[in-house]
Amino acid sequence: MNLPPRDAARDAAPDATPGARTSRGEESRQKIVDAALALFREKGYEDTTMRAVAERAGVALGNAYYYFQSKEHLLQAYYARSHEAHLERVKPILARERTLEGRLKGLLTAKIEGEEPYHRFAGLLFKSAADPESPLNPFSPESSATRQAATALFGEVLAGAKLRLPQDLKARLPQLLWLFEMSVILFWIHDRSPGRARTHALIEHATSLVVRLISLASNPFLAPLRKKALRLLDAISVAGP
Amino acid sequence: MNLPPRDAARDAAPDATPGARTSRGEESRQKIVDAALALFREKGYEDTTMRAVAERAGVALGNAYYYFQSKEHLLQAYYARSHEAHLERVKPILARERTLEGRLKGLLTAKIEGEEPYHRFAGLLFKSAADPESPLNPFSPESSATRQAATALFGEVLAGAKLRLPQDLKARLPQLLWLFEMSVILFWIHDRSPGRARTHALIEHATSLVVRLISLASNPFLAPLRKKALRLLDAISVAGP
DNA sequence: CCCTCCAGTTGAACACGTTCAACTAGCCCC
DNA sequence: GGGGCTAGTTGAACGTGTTCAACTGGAGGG
Repeated sequence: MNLPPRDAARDAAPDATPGARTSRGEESRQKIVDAALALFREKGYEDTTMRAVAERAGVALGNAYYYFQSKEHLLQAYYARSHEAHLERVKPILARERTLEGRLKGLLTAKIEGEEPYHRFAGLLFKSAADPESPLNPFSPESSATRQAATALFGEVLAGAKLRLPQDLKARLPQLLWLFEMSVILFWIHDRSPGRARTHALIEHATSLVVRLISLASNPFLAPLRKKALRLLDAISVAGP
Repeated sequence: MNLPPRDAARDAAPDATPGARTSRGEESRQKIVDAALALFREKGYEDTTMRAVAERAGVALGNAYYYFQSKEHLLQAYYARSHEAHLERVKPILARERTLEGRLKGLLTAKIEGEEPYHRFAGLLFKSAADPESPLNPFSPESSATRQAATALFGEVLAGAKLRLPQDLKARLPQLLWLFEMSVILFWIHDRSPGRARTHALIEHATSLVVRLISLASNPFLAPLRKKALRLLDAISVAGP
C-alpha cells in the first residue's frame, strides 16, 4: 500500500497540522510518534488510547492533536517508516534479479515479509486507504506524489528486466503492476494460513501468470485487443477519478 | 480469486444478536432498521448517531443494541435490502438482454444507479472489505450468504447468454465476474465526476473488454494459459464442500 | 387469581476521540 | 529591560458508540 509521506500530506492539506518549528516542538512530536508506535505494536491500534499515547510521551492529551489531526494520522508515521524499509529491502533484489518474473516475485515477497510483524494492524492502514474521504487513501490527490513514487519503482522493475515491450504498453504497465501489488496486499491482509502460505502461493502463481499475460499482450497478433485495453485506461485514467 | 478463510473459532459467533422472537420484538427491529436507513440516506453514516436512530425509531438507545451488535451491523441490513432491490431491477434486464455483454452492462448499470442515493456512505463497504476483523467484510462468513447470492446471480447472467464456454472456465467465471463487479463498485465509490460519467465509461469499455477476454480464454489455442490461471484459483481457494 | 419467567426495554454510566479557550515560555524588537 | 508576539501546551468539556444492571409486560402454569 502506498500512502503519502508525512511532509507531502501536511503540505497539501489546507488545514494541515503544523510541523514543529522549534527544537522543543520537534522533540514533542518525536516523543508522540515513538510512544504511539510502541503502543500500537504492544497492544494493537484499537486498544491504544490517545490518552495512553500522551501519557507515555509525557505530554498532555491535547498536545498530540497539535501535531496529528487524528489518531488515524499517527498511522502515517508507521507507514513512512515501513516504506523506507521496503525500499532498502528491494534494492539488492533488483540489483540481482534480471528477469521480470524474478524481480516482481522478489519485490512482492520482500513486501509481505517486511510487513509481517505488522500484519495485525496493516489491515487498519488499508482500511483507511480504502476510504474515499481519507487523505490516506492512495487514490486521493494528496497521495499522488506517493502513488507516482510507487509506480516509479515498478518502472525501475521493468527497466532492469530484459524485455521488449510495445511502447504504449510500457507506459501504462507500472500503474498496472502497482494495482497488482495492491491486490496481493489485500489478499495478504486476509490471509490467516500458517506462514502466509496462501499469499506466497498467490505470488508464485500470479506473478508468472502476469508475466505471460504481458508477453501475450505484446504479441502483434493481439494488438487490437491491447489497444482497446489501453484506451480504457486512458478513458478512466487508471489511478481513479 | 478467493480470499483465505477466517478462523473457524471466530466463525461460530457465540454472542450473536438474537432475532426477534416476538411480534412486538419484530416490530421494534423493523422500526430500528427503517430509521437507520432513512438517516443514513439523509445525513450519511458518520453523521447519523445511534441516539438519533433510536429516537426516530421511538425506542430507547440501548434497545438498538439488543438487536444489532454495533452501528456497523446496521449496515448489513442495508446491504441485504439493497441486494434485494438490485435483484428486482435486474430481473427485467436479464429477461430482455440475450448477449453476455448486454447482460453484464445492464446489471452493472442497474447496480450503480440503484446505489446512487447511498453513494456518500457506500465507501464504508470497502473500508470494511479491507478490514479482516469486520463482519461487514464481503469475504467474511457473516457475508457468505450475500456473497453466494451475488455469484449465483452471475451464474444466471452466464446461463442466459448464448455462449459456449469450456467447462473449467464456466465453473469459475461467476466468482471472477463478481470480483469484476466489486472493482467497478470500488471505482464508483471514488468517482466524483458529474453523473458518475467516469464509472459509466468504465462499465462501457471494461465490460466489452471482459467479454472479449472471455472468448479469448475460450480459444483452444490458449488452453494452457487458461489452465494455468484456473490452477491459480484452485491453489488459493478454499476447498469448499 | 396470582405467581413465575423471560424476551424485551430502559437510560444512566463509561471510555473513548476530539475540540477549545485559556495559559506558558522563549524569542525579537524597541 | 520590558512588552508583545506566537509556537507550543494544557486539561476540562463535549458528543460519540457501547455496556449494563435494573425494570416491564404479558404469556402460561398452578
